[in-house]
Amino acid sequence: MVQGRRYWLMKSEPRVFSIEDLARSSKQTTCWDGVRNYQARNFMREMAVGDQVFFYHSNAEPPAVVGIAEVVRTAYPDQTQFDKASHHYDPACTPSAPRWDMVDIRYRQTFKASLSLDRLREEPKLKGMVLLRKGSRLSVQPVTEAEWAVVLKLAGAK
DNA sequence: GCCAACGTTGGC
DNA sequence: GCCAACGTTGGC
Repeated sequence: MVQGRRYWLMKSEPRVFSIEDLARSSKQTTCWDGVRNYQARNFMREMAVGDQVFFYHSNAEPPAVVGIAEVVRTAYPDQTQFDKASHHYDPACTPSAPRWDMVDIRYRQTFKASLSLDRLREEPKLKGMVLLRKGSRLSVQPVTEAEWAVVLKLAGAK
């Protein structure tokens, strides 16, 4: 593990944007727009280039961690907050007073076998994961280094 | 499609 | 500053 690097998990509905979509994106990179939760936004503001991200498919069958991405650009204003045509438009925001940020992430790998939520729950070492906490809905969340290592091992990935 | 859990809004 | 009403998330 690289010193100082941090670990995260980001949720996406695969019918909206899947890890396959990320892998097919230009430069295999996307901006993570649409986050409208302060806690999730604040976590994105803590992200540094090189931080590693578990890509999670929510509202999926089954919901699962499906691969890894990497932060390639730190937080900057999410343009969709100013866009009246956008589903994520926020009338309280102006370019001089933005409220919502996004980061850019780049595709790294898709696990050969994705790790379902059920499978993760079976692992005692992952008991404390934010993802597994009752009622947890955070779409951007921290992962500890220990949790990262356990999940990687379960996925048979590096 | 249901609904529990959670966050936000706005009246008071 | 409380809290009811409402909206959203996301597993099931």
